[in-house]
Amino acid sequence: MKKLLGGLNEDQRRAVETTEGPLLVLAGAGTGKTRVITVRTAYLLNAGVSPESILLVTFTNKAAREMRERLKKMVGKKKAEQLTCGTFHSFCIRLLREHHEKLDLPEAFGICDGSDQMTAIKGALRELRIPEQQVNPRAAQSRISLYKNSCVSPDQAIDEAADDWELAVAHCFRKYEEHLRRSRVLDFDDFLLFAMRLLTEHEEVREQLEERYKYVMIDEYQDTNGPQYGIMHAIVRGHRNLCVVGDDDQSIYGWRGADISKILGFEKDFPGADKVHLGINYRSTEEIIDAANKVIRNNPKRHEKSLRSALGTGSSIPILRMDDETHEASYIATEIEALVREGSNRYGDIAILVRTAQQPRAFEAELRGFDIPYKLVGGMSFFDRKEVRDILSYLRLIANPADETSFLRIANIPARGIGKTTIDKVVTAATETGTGAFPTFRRLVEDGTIGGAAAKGFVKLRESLNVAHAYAQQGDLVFTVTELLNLIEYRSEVDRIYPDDQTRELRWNGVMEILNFAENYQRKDKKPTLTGFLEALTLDESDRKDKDDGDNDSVTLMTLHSAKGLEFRRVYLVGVEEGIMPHIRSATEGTVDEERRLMYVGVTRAQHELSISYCAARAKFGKLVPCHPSRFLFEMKEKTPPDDWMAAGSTPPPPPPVRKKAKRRARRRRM
DNA sequence: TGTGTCCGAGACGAA
DNA sequence: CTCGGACACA
Repeated sequence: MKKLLGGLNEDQRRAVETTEGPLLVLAGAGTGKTRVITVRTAYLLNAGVSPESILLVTFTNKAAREMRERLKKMVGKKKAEQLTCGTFHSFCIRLLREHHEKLDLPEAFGICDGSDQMTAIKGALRELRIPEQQVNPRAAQSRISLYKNSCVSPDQAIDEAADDWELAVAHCFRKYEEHLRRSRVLDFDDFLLFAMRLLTEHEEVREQLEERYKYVMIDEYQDTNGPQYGIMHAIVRGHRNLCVVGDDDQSIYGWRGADISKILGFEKDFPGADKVHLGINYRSTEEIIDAANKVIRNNPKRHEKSLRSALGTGSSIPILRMDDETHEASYIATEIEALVREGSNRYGDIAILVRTAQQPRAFEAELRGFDIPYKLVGGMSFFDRKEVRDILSYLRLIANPADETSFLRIANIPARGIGKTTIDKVVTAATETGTGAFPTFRRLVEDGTIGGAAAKGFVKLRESLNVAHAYAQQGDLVFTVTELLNLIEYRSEVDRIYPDDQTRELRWNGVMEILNFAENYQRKDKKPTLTGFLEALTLDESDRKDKDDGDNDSVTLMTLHSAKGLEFRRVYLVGVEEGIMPHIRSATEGTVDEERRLMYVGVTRAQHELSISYCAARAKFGKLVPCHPSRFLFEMKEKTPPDDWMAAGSTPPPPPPVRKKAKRRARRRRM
């Protein structure tokens, strides 16, 4: 026990030792949050709590894995493997698979991922004859998700629609839901909603969980949304042994329904809760912490607190004005090249953090130009690649014959002469009769409405997939995938579509990569199933990342959102301009505070050196337009922006808030 | 029906 | 500029 607590500061220790009753741990960036959670878990175990009684909820699967690894070292493999540790989503899925019959769900329900959602929404809009320029599918998707997370039903949404746009989206919502249910799939929001329903409608299940999980811990509590809160609350409301850990200043998922008021109001939700504030930052120099504090204190609604650095002074933070994004990228690439050449940094020490998904473009070009190894985190996922989605759609259809999105997608893959017209006929007929797309397809072929050998052949192919299903049942996934590839002659399809040798190989590699995943999964999982395999791929972003993730020495290029929780010796925070950070949309949506938190997250990723830059102009839609330094930079320097700062015509932004500094203090103290 | 070209809209984040 | 959709053609 002694040993466990050794090395913890007073606050950390208090958080670990407060095991009974509700506890709020406010853990600023870099204050040893993960350490506290793992030690607290180990502490509970050492005190005799059974590992089965502990529920540990993390924000990502990666975090869950790492947590478990750490615990293995502290309490042994056995115990670490017995505790329940995962994201809300994976926890809920497990629950739903176990209790599927209570909710009238098939056991092997499929998962509708983001891109399937988009397909489904576009389909719904088309059925409703709503042109996409009237309702942007993307906007519809996010609104629908918002409805779902606030437990608004389609009918309610229709009733309460305030204008035409909302009405259109609400109808789209209804169609979308019908589509999901018909396809027997759940989207990400559904996991939570169905789990919530399970707990409300089946008291015995709720009691069973409450009985089992006597100690519950939630990490990244600031990112918890309504349904997640409901689920958690249902489990702990009896014993109230709940420990939530988070930082309201790092709440950056409001757009995804995360509800920052939950962490702000924790003490109201759980009267008598203990509160521990971890305020000592072990990650960054004083300059960096100081900058972070100065920015974040401009947010009105937050737990009052500020960070102190345990590291002492370091170097000052340059704020650099660049001509445009190309200049910014080449400047930074040059600097990185020099730093590494002279030995002050390794590539792996360095991260370039961006706000938006298109910013990396310029950097990729320059980094490549300088032969600097880099890895781009986020961006187009492996699973957005056409060939990968093709195969996956087939696999989903094999696992879940009702999956309409997948069925419609593969109907003409490889191209077999089943075009838009045919599909439209099928969809219309299917909607009218309320039958599934494939039965409808078969019926239309049989009664001659759709003719042709192509259609007949496809019916046959579709039926032979049932055979594949049988293999899959036996758990031989590699065999299933291989057979599938043969059956649909996918290799020749790839050869046909990509005449260029290089792309062809690239594409085929994507296909082979799925085989690798399957092989891996099959080897690691005790009871491999196709459904489980697809679930693992869809749910766990980090599983898909190339294995080179860890140790190879390269510069990290990523968005601020994916940087949360990480740290780097040297960080370049780029494109810090009005309209980018804060993002243009935040003004109309009233989310500038969240943008500020994003800035705060970015600044606090840096351990020793932080360099901030903004551009005087930037190419937008192929045209160069002037930009202005972000208000956050003024806040950081405690200056007021000049009156003409954003004035329309004042082309090149007025004063760079400040330039590099000359007075450099003893760089010694930071070890 | 598949393929190619033109056109207009766009623009953040991800389990 | 860069994508996806619409449209025209073979």
